[in-house]
Formats: sequence, C-alpha cells, structure tokens
Amino acid sequence: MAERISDSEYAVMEQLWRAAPLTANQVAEAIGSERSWSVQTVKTLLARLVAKGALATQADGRRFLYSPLIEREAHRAGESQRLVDRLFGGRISPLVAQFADAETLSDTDIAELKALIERLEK
Amino acid sequence: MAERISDSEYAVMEQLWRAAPLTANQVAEAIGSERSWSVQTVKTLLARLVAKGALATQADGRRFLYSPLIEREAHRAGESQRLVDRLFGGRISPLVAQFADAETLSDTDIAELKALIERLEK
DNA sequence: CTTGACAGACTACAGATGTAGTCGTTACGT
DNA sequence: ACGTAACGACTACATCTGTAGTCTGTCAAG
Repeated sequence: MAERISDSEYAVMEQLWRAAPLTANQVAEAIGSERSWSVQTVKTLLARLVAKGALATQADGRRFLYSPLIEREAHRAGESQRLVDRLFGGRISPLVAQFADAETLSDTDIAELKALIERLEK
Repeated sequence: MAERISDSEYAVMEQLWRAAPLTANQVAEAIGSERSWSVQTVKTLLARLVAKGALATQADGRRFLYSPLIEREAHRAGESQRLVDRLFGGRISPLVAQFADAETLSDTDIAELKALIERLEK
C-alpha cells in the first residue's frame, strides 16, 4: 500500500529512479553532492524505504542492491492529487491560477501549457 | 518565517479563513462536522498555530479570539511552489501534464485552463 | 457564598522524521 | 592467518505530529 514517503526519503528515491539498482554506498555517494548526509543516514533511509515497501533489495554477496518498487510517476501523481485535494478542493485550474497570480510562470511555461491544452481538447 | 503547517493544523486554519475571529469552541464546533476531534485536540492545534506565528489571539474576557496571521493565498502559494520544486523541477507544465496523463481532468477543468491560458497570453 | 461549568496552560504519549552512532560479522589484502 | 575496512542490523535521540487528558483558576447560577 502506498505509504507516504518523507522529504528525505524522497531524495533517496530520486537517485534510484535515476539509476538502479545501486548499493547503499552508491546512493550515498550520488546524494553526497546535494546533501551532506553521513552514509549511516542514507542507510537508515534505505532501510525505512524497504520497510515501507518502496524499495526492493537484492543480495549481491554480503551487501544489497536497492531498486525502486514504486514508480516515480505514481508517486508524483499521488502527491499532486493530495495537494490539489487539500488546498484547492480537488480542482486543478485554481492551482494553475495561483501560479499565474504569483507571476511565477515564465513565457516558456505558458507556451507549454497552451500546447498541452490544445492537445487535450482533441 | 513561514513555519510549516501540518495537515491537522491546516484544518483549523481553514475554519479561521472561512470566518474569524472565533473562539476555540467555535472552531471546534465548526470542525466537528468534518472530523471527530475532541475540543482538547482543537485547542492544542490552536496553541501550536499561535506558537508558530500563524494565528493571532485577542483576549475577550477570559477567553481568546483567534484570527489568522497568514493569508490563505500565501500558504497555498508556498505549498504549491514547494511541491512543484520538489517533484517537478520547479516547472509547472509537467505537473499539469501529470494530471492529464492520469486522466483526472474533467472537460470543465480543461475549459477553465484554456481560458486561463488565453488570459495569460495577453 | 458555594459549586460547577468552562477557559486556557501544562502534560502525555505513541508514531514519524531527520540525522547519526555502535555492534557484530565477513571478505579481502598482505 | 590476521587485521582491517566495509556492510547490514540495531540503537539513539531530538523534534514534529496526531490526539487527547489533567490541573488550576474564574465567572455565573443558585
């Protein structure tokens, strides 16, 4: 079942979505450039993700190779839906309108959205 | 600084954005219809929100009237931005595309988005 | 004046989260 | 064969969150 994934855990998942399977050390190394976590911290997060059913382990000698069990897309979809439900009554246009009001939309964003909508209208 | 507001706390804020100022009991009563929380729980959440600087109190005899100190819009904007940054590299069209792929967009949603984009293009 | 209802303050406590240390084992280099 | 580095398992601990109980003071009704 879709247990929630915390922020820190998500950073670990990201590496494994980028490339898998990886050893704990490889994950730690990949993350090292972004966050300054000790290897132990990464290992704890990996263990928690395994416990949550988000990662699969595969023995490789006496260590593990980790790979994602949940899809990145599925996670994004769940989290996005959750936000939209909580904050915008489940409707998406107020969400987009919010970004419009905050003026955080670039011309590129607008063009992309336009293309997307046109595609959807068909 | 904008301390984060948890899910439960958000439910309390919602009532106060709907109508303020309110007493603790009024908030509890208003929420009671949606969640079955004890009055104590609501009071704890109110106190935490005050501690976080999200609510202001105003004495009314021997009790307090609570009112929001942060804007609903500002909170929505912050949370939305946070999600988009974390999950979609800060770009919004992939977020919308995600909903499109998940087929959770109604015709109404699409029409609204279209109108919104047209307005933005000017 | 007494009592009881109610208000806020303080306390409780389990589970999640962020961040890491320690322990016991094992494989590899020498 | 032996030490040592590295690995996973277990432990740690402060903070946040969800959910509520208890304590103490006070206002209002009788």
